[in-house]
Parts: sequence; structure tokens; C-alpha cells
Amino acid sequence: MNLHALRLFHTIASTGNVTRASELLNISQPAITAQIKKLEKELSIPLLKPSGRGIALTDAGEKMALLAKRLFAVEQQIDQFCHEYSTARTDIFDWLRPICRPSF
Amino acid sequence: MNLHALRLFHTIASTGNVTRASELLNISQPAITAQIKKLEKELSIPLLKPSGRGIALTDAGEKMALLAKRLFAVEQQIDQFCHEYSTARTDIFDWLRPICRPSF
DNA sequence: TCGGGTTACGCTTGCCGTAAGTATC
DNA sequence: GATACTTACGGCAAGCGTAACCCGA
Repeated sequence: MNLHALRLFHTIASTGNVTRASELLNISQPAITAQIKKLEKELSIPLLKPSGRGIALTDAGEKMALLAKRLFAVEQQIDQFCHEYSTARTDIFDWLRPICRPSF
Repeated sequence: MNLHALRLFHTIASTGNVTRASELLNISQPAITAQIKKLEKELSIPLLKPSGRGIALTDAGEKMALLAKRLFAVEQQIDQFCHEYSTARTDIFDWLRPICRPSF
């Protein structure tokens, strides 16, 4: 499974259109379209369909969006852990500083 | 977060060494090492440490491995959904076949 | 006619493999 | 000396951006 492409799809599903997704991700629209097409081909599952002048999720796309949401929620937990880890290391310095203060 | 690198790390954590991970992933050892180094640099978190003639997880690495396990469990759910989706489409043919049988 | 999505195409970046190096048993 | 991981380096595929095109309101 290509999780990079899934992330793009997840962003589209969250925002509702490709344009806003491209703005959020700082990636051009065509790049995103290509990734989605590639993902659909890889999975043999249609995820998006044209809707008016924009796009909409297919039924399978809706389910996939739910699963993707779950996955990237876990990713966010990991990001948070990493951030807390950095903060913890900073806290060590916060703890050291008072001790070191006299000398420098 | 680079989920590709995280996948490699997860495989290392599961197998306990880089060699078996490289065999499972069909990727060379050096390629994996490079990805892990890059990931550690990206996160500013040490994940692996030398241990004897192999490697071991750091404390942060252990926690990260747990989180990664959670994430890739969700990925497996997605894979399963995709498989079931294909199976469902096959089942449609299974359902059509008896009807069509007379004609071909 | 305009907003949004897709196709075409050239370029850059990132990932990988091979070969050589380092360390532990 | 053998096993396991790391560093160095060149090649190739994947991903991106720009430009042009298509379609529905």
C-alpha cells in the first residue's frame, strides 16, 4: 500500500476538493491527481468520481476515507510522541539550567 | 512523517535485526540503514543502538515500535478492506454466473 | 466564460543496489 | 575469520511543476 498516495486521498476527503488539498499539502493539483489515479489503479478500486465541476467520493472512497482517517490519527499520535520526546529533552535542560546558572 | 521509513523501522523492530528485515522487504541492508538514519535525523530521535554484532532498540525506539505497530495494524485493515472489495466484485460474478450459464 | 480537474512532458529528488569499510564475537 | 551493520557512490524510477486541454455551471 502506498501511504503517500493515501495521505493525499485523505486530504482530499477531508477538504472535499483537490484544490484545497493541494493548498494544504503545498503540492500542485496535477501531482495530486496523478497520485490518486495511480492509487486507484494499484488497488483496482475507484475512489473519486466527477461531481458537477468538482469531484466526490465513491462508496468505496467513503469507506476508504474512514479507514484513512483512522490511520492518520495514529500518525498524529506518533507526531505527538515525537514532539513530547523533544520537549522532554528540553525539560532536561530546564532542569540543568538552575544548576549550571552560577557558572555561565 | 516519512511513513516509508517508519515501515522499515517497524519491520526491524518486528524481526529484531536488519538482515531479516531486508529479506522480508526485498531491500538491501544498506538501503534500510540509510532510511533509518534519515528518519532518526528527521525526528531528532535515536531509534537503534549497536548491540553486540547486531542492533537493539533504544527506549524511544521501543515506544516508537509500539506506535508503529498500531499504525501498520490499521494499514493491514485497509489492505483487508481492499481485498474484500475485490472479493465482493468477484461475488457479483459468482451471483451472475448461474443466471448467465444457459447462454455461455 | 470561468472555476475546477485532467493530460502531457521535462526535470529534480529520493531510493536503491553494489562495493568497500568497521566492529563484534 | 565470520557475521552483522555502516559508509560511499553511481544509476534509475517516482514524484513534482509548468503549460495546455477538457468539462460542467
